[in-house]
Amino acid sequence: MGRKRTKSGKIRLAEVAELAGVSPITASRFFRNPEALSVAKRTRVESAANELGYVPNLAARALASQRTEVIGVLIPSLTNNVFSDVLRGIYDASEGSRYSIQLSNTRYSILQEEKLLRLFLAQKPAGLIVTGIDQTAESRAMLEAADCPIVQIMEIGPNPVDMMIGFSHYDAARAAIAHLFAQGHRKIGFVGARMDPRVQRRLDGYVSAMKDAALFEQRLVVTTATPTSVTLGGTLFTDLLAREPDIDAVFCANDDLALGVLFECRRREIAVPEQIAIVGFNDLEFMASAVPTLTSVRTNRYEMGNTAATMLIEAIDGRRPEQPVLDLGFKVIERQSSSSRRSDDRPAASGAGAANKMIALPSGQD
Amino acid sequence: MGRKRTKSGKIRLAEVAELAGVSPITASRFFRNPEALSVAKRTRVESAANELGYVPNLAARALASQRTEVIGVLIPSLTNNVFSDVLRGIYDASEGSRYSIQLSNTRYSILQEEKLLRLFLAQKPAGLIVTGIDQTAESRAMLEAADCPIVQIMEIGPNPVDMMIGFSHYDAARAAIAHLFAQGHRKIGFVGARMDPRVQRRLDGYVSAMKDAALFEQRLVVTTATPTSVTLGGTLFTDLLAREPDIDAVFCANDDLALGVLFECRRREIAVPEQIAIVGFNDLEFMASAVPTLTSVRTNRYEMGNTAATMLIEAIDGRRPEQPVLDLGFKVIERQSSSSRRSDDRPAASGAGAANKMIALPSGQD
DNA sequence: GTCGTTGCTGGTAGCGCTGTCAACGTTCCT
DNA sequence: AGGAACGTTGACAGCGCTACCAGCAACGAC
Repeated sequence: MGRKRTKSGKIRLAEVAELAGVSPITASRFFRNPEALSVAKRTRVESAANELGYVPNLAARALASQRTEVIGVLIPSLTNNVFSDVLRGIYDASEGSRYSIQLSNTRYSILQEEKLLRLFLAQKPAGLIVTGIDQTAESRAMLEAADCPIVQIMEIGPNPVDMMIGFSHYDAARAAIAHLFAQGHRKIGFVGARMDPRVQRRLDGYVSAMKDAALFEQRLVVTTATPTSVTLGGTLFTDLLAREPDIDAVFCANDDLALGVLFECRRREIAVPEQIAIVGFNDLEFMASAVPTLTSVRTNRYEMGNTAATMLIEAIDGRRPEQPVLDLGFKVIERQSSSSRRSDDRPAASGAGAANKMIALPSGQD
Repeated sequence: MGRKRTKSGKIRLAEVAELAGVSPITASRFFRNPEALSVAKRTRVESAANELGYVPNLAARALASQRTEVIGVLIPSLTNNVFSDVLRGIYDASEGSRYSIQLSNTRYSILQEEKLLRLFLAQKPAGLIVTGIDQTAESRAMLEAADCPIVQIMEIGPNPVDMMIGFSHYDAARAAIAHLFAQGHRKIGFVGARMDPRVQRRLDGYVSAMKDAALFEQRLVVTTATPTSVTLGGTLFTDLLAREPDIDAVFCANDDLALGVLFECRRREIAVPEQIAIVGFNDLEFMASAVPTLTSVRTNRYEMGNTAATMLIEAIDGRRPEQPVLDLGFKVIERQSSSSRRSDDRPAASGAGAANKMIALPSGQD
């Protein structure tokens, strides 16, 4: 006998078509391009599909159409708060669309990234989101040869592969240092961990700002390749103090480190900001709640992920954005930890960070 | 002409087979069950595949074999640190296996979970990881009808659908309260946010422990459905203090809240632990670094995700675990914030949490 | 009335892989 | 030596869907 009904009783497109009294191909069209159908058939297919509870077989669709409805996402860390915000933005944007997210963790290794990219590309994804601009030459070549839209996220730079959304970490760091200068600080240390390309560019921004003011000294910089943590912030700060006991401010490459520095100051009974000012990076939620509240550079992480995925889906559907490179900028959120004129009224008992003074800057101008 | 080579120049299994001098089906077997091949053919196919850079077409494989190599993961949050650790464990375990992870965010909604479950199941996943034990009746029925292995994670309870891995949040909370009792605390407040089922069970554990000691009062409990944050910890603690100014300890349903409480104490110049002790939950990294270091209940999140995925893959491959329900337990990590006999030597300047006293308990005994 | 043009529909032929089963050669047993 | 048992291999026929192109009706232009 032919294939009247599959053994598992699964509803196929053919069953839907039969019930609707149309050919399978017409039923197929209903799901891909309903406008191409006459209104009569459209409603017939729709009700037939609902009645039977039809669910399309994605594997068959992918095989027949030679493309998948998968968006590949390559990020360097699953643990880092920064990426969980970006991810949430991506997932939120993908919801409701017909695309699904395939996530992979490069663990900050561009070799691993290259390997994963090769895997992804082999499955002909509908689109790709990759982190940063520091791919291997091989990865770069694969990306350029890929026949799907691609968004690079987290930072902006020259020569986008396709689309790009992020901000200038260099400018953001310079803005943070400029803020510290404005508060009268001069001997400003830098504390950084992991030292991935983006942290490196924050360091570059710090160095250039310090050099501009003729204040740079290599001894002010303490970094490590170790992954970041709050505890590490304390450790690195301890190293920094041992080298340069008379610093008057610390710029931390991220907020975890900043929190660690704050705790270490407390442990050592160093007054913040009176003796040492602290500035973090990313503006995680807790920064506004710490005592003293901690200055940080706010980055639009959720928006970055969300916009990247939205742009990508638009591009996949043939509507390329007018503006392929998007600078989401940053804001220096000035709080107590770096305020020279500390408010004389005691901090309110709750509702920390009552009135954050903001220094907003689109990257590219500082 | 036949199909000598596909237009895109893609390498198909047929090409590999041709180069290796075997039939396509033999080449296919090489990738699925190499042991079934003679050593000679095995090496021939292997080198042919390498030479051509063959990458299998997953869609075709899924269509022909009627099953996918996708593991569906349903978690309630992408942002919560707790889940990022679990996720990392899952992704790490999936790497190297031939299964890929398909992640979806239920946003703490069991209705959303039901919807996503329906979507997943329609694609015949190889396995499923779901969070918790509080599915809708409909979800439960779907899970039980699913013909793939399933692991419930994050907690353990009666009637597993299939496999289960987690710990007793109820027992963990009781252990935390027992610890506070042992330190001489009596008037212990509870602060909780989001109040998802697991937080609710921590509250239940707290209530039962307090009732056992005839110390329970409803006024000691402050909760909200709002998602958790450090700032919220301060707010809820403020509410608690307003109601019960003479509490001597706070048990926080998670570490973010605990940090918020700590900051609020600092703002109010309440000495921790002398005036008020603080205990958190999950033992995130920063707890050991805070000043004072913060007591917490350590949970094995990475291990939970990692073991769940490992067990699942084993089960998919036909090797069901001898023990389908796994209790990963917890440990009360006693630190300064709840220590009645505070160490008289000043805390070391760095390396916080030098010697954490641990109270380890497999859940189920307290 | 005839001829294009447009809009909608259907037939045919796979997409690349694997399940099933038959067939082959080899080894081992009696 | 004969036969069973095993290990290995290949032919065939789809999996459920869609690309491609042909066909057909309806309509307007001349």
